[in-house]
Order: sequence, then structure tokens, then C-alpha cells
Amino acid sequence: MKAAIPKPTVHDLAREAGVSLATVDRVLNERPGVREKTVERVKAAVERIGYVRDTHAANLARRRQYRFAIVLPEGPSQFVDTLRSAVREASGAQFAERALVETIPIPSHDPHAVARTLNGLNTARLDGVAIMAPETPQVRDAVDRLKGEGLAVVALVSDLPSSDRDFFVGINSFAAGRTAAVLMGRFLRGLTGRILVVTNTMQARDSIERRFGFDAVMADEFPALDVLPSIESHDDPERMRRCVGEALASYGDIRGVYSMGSGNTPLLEGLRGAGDLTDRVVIAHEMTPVTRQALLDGEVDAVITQNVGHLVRSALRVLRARCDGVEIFEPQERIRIDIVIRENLT
Amino acid sequence: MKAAIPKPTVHDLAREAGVSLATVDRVLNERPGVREKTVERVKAAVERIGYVRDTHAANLARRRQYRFAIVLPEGPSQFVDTLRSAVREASGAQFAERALVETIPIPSHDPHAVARTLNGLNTARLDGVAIMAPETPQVRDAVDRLKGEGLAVVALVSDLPSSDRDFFVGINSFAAGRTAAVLMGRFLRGLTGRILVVTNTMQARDSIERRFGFDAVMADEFPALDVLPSIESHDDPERMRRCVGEALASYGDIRGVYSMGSGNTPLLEGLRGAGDLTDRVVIAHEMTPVTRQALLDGEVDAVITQNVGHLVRSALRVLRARCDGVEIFEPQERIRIDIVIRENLT
DNA sequence: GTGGTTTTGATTGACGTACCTCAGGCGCGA
DNA sequence: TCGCGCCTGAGGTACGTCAATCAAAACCAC
Repeated sequence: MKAAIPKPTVHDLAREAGVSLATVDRVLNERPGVREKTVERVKAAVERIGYVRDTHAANLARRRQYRFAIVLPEGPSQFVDTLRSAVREASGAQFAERALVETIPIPSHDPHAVARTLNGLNTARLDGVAIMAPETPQVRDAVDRLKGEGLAVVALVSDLPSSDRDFFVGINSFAAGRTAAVLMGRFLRGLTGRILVVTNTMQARDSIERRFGFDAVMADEFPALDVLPSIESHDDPERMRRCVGEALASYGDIRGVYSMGSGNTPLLEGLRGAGDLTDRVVIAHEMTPVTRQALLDGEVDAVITQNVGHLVRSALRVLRARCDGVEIFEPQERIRIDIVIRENLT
Repeated sequence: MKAAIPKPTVHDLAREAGVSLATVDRVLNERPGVREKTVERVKAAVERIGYVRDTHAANLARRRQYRFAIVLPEGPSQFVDTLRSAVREASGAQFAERALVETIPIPSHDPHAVARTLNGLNTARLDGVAIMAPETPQVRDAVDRLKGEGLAVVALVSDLPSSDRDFFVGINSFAAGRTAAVLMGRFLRGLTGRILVVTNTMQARDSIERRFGFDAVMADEFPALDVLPSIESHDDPERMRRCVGEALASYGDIRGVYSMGSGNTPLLEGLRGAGDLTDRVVIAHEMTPVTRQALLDGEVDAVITQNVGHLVRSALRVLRARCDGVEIFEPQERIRIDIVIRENLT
């Protein structure tokens, strides 16, 4: 075949450093029993010949298997569904790379049940966990316990900053809210009126933060627009439809609608019931089949989202890195806030 | 350590199928000399025990080394600079994964020189090439020659559809132009006036396509805005400054500026010279240090871009897949059109 | 059956690294 | 000088796969 430039191996390294393979091995794996001077000699040789450990061969020899769990809320969320399918898709590829990924459902709204599930995880058969759960003291304690048992833990989508989690994979909700506000304000340039804000529950950290970021920008930059208090549907589609209808009926000047969380289907139904939807600027979060179709139909003007594929792959990369004790390459793991309009819908 | 669920190996597979390792190997690697019935038996066993080939071990045994070249235009382009540094960054990681990546500069504007460089590539020491070059007959022929020599070839950033290239990694320029237009039109809601369009050269395929997409949307959806003919700087910063200044002076009602290509620095200088920049909506392409700073300063309102890190990683993944004769997982390689405003600048 | 062809099995040695054992080297203090 | 640490070297086996060889077995037609 073709001539290949051979990449330096431990053998080359041993020769270059003038030591034996065993010593090279001891240095590379930071095993004891090597004089400081010899360590330096080997490290210098690494630099000189540009040795890079072949992690795949290493994992092979080490018989390394990664066992990861991804904990996702159950219940009827379009967003979680897309996340779940991203996990399913990723786990196929991961399996070929010596990682087993299992998805663990948790009851959505009961902090104790969440904590119970987390505490029930068999830490002996796991190397790392990615958790999407609202931050509560119970969850925080459960995470700390998992960390205490030596697992790698990343918070997914929604951060658990008070806990010991190794990393947060997701977007900054304040910035997401600010982004939504800028688009809302600019799309309504020159207009005066009210903005309807809806969400599933303002208990959720995300909603609070998004709302906070949204309000800050609206107050600062678009004072002509009046942002109404949040309407909460509490997982009740009927309630969402009703409240939206009522709000539209009682205020004549609702120019825009900001949907901070799930419940986009009943929201859109409610809006449709109140006449021409294309008149108002509608901005929603999370790309799902519903929001995608609404974008295509012109019912939603912009979607603020995060790429679920990246989310999952990033979480798994971070877990791996943590297990290997390797540095995390942060820029690659930073999830971007995606703005999607009809024209850049891929 | 921890108990690991062992993943099935070829040995397990051989036992399960009731054949020898040699036969399993022949089936897995599609080598001849196995009866159809036996092939089926092995494949059934694969399904039954869920065998997945360990790609890393396979590559190790295969002694596979990938040698890729990334061909980028030289010359003072901020975008190419960011691309180049993304390549540098990626090649570190790639090296650990048995791929050598070298960057090859080509003279920007001479199709013959480009073709000469491509034809001068030592195909014997390369497995694949990613090429960013304007589409010309010479380049097309050179690409076809590379393909003929058995290399994998992907077009990067700018497509070479008339050639034999395996894949295009980049964004749809029409859609990018349409996206810019929607933002421009909506940010200027209710206003009447003119839009200035600037680029380096309208010779470039990207510029033509972006302009096309931009115009289509502007004419369709925002007829109150009048889009002026493109100003071309032809790589001359001074000319860009001058032309922009002149245009602003001769028309009093320029509401927005659309920068389709490079030359953002002199463009911004020209705009600054003509008074309050924040009055006008400025939309530019490609995230670079200049556009980033301009976003932060409020001089640019939105940047339409593509993530260079993804671009490079995607190109390399595709090259690998092509070399291995493996299917490309398209959704992962589809580069998104990113809309960046100050608020979602990560 | 025979002879010839096709299929299969058994075995071996890589690939680059990890991890283990065992033996021998050194210096140092007693 | 001896003994006792501590360092180091030599060598081996393993990881899961590829690739090659050679011999044995199965198949086929006549």
C-alpha cells in the first residue's frame, strides 16, 4: 500500500530516552519507583520525538469499559423526547467505542422520587452519570453522594451549581432569555403593546432564569413593550389553551408571545383560536417537531434552542474525560444558543 | 476495580456461530471463500449476541494511518485564519487518533496556480484532501484527477458540485443569504429606504448565491426596502472604505448594510466615518475577531456564520469514513447556519 | 471411489499499550 | 564488607482485531 509515516511508540520513546520499556511505562502511568532524574529524561524524550499515547491501544490493553447512565425526566415532553432519541442514536456509536450508555427515567415533579432514583443507582456498575433534573436539596445530596462514590457526574440541560457535579453541559438560561428578548424587541421595532409570556411552571430554574434575562433586556432596550406576568400551565394543556385565549381576549394589544418552556402545542392552539397568528411575533424555546412545523408554517417566528445531538455527545465526552482524568477541552463542550428561523432551518 | 459487563468479541461470536475464528474473520471483513450458508450463520450470531466490532482494536491491528491534507487559500482573510487555527487545533486531537493532517496553502485568485498546487500533491502519501477553492474548470479537473488516484475528496466551505468530490462540508449559501435578508427586513420593520450590499468580489460563487438568496427574500417580503447593487472591494481595503463612504454620502436613506464576504474591517471603518453606526442595521458573514468585537460594540447587529470547528471536524470525519468505505451519517455532517447576535455570543 | 475444488479450522504473529514478575544494579549506612 | 533499600531492565502475557499460512475437511462431478 501507501508509505505511512510511523508514529512514535513507547519503543521509540524508550530508545530515545535510553531507558527500558518498563521504565517508560512507569513514567507514563505515573507509577512509583522511578528517580526524578529519570522521569525528567523520559519526559524530555517525549517532547523531543513528539510521542503521543495511543489512547485506543491503551484502553484496549486496560480493558477499559465505560458504563454511563443518562437520567432523564419521564412524562410527555417533546424536548425530552428529542433528547432521548439523541441518546439512543449516540449510544450506538458509543458502544463501538467501548462505552455502554443506558437511559434512566425519573418522575418529573417529585424531588424525593428523583433523589430516590439517583440514590438507587448501582454505583458499583457505573462510571458516570449525566443528570437532567431540577435543582433541589435532595438532588444535590444525591449528586454529592454519587460523586463521593467516585462517579463522574455532569448536569445536563439544567445546571446543579450547588452540587459537586463535575461539569454542566447546556446553555446559559439568562443569555437564552436575553436572546429571545432582543429578537422580540427588534422584530416589533417601533411598536407599542404587550408581550405574553407562557411557561409550564415558574418553579423550574430555567424558566426563572430565562424570564429574568428576558425582562432585563426588554426593560432596558424596549421600554415601549410591556411584558405581562407569566402564565403557567402546570402540565395542563387545557389550562394553557384557556389562559392564552383569555389573555388575548382581555388585552387588545398583545404584540408578541414568548414561550419559555414546554406546552407549545396547546399554546399554538390557543393562539390559533384567537385569529390571525401571523400578526404576532411568537418566540419559543427548544426545537421539536412541533416548533419546527410551526416555524415552517410561519406560526412561530424564531426558536431559541440547543442542539440535542451536541448536548448528548458533549456530555458523554466529558464523562469519558473525567473517568480518564483528562483535561476537558472547554470550547468544544460549550453548547451554543441556537437561533432558528424558517430560513436557517436545516 | 468495578465489575464490567464484557462486550462480546470475535471469540464469543465464533463459539456462538459454531465456526472458527478464521471464518468469523472472513465473514466480518467480507473476504471470499465462505459459503453463503455459513455467512448467514455468522451474521445471525452477530445479531443474537449483539456483537459490535471494536473499531479501535481493528484500526490498531490494521495499522491504519490516515494522511489528510487541507487545502486553504492563503492571503489576508480573517475567516481563513480562524479556519486555519481550527485545523491546527483539530490536528492535535487527530494525531492521537492515527491521522496526520497537514495544511496546504494555495494562491487565492489564480485558478491555474490552484490547479497546479492540487496537481502537485503527492497522492502516494495521502489518503484524502479537503479543498476550499473557488470552482473553476481547472480545479474541477484537478479534483477529478485526485479522485482518480483513489483519494477521498471533500469540498470545504464552497462546493465544487461539477466535480467528482465525495462530499460538501459547508452551508447552503442561498439559505445563508435568505437568513440575512429576513433578519435585515425584520430588524428594519416598518421602515423605507435602501440597503447597501458589499463584498470582496462577485466572482465568488458564495457571494453570488448569498446575494441571490438575499434579493429573493427582500423582494418578496420586504418591498419597502431597496437593495443597491453590490459594491466590490477586490481585496483593496482603501477602495472598500472609499466606496462605502461615497455610497453613504450619495444616498441619504441607507437603513442597512449587508456584508457578504470579507473586508469587514475597512467596511466598518467606512461606516464609522459616516456618523452614527448604531442607527443602521449591519449584518455580516463569518465570525472572526473583527465581527465578534463589532457585535460586542453594537456596530454589527447580527453575524451569519458557520462553526469552523465543526467544519473541520466534519471534513475529517467524512474523509475517514470515505477511506474506510463506511456510510456517512449525514445529519451529523450538516453544518448549520448560525445566527449570532450579541446576546448569544458564547 | 477418485481427483479436484471449495470451504473451513487451527495457529501464529503482529498492532501499541498496560501491567506483572523477577533479577540485578546502585548507593548507603552500619 | 555486608545487607538493605530503592531503581531499573528484561521479558512475558494480555487486550480485540487483522491477516496470513497450511492443513484438514467437505463438497462436487464423473
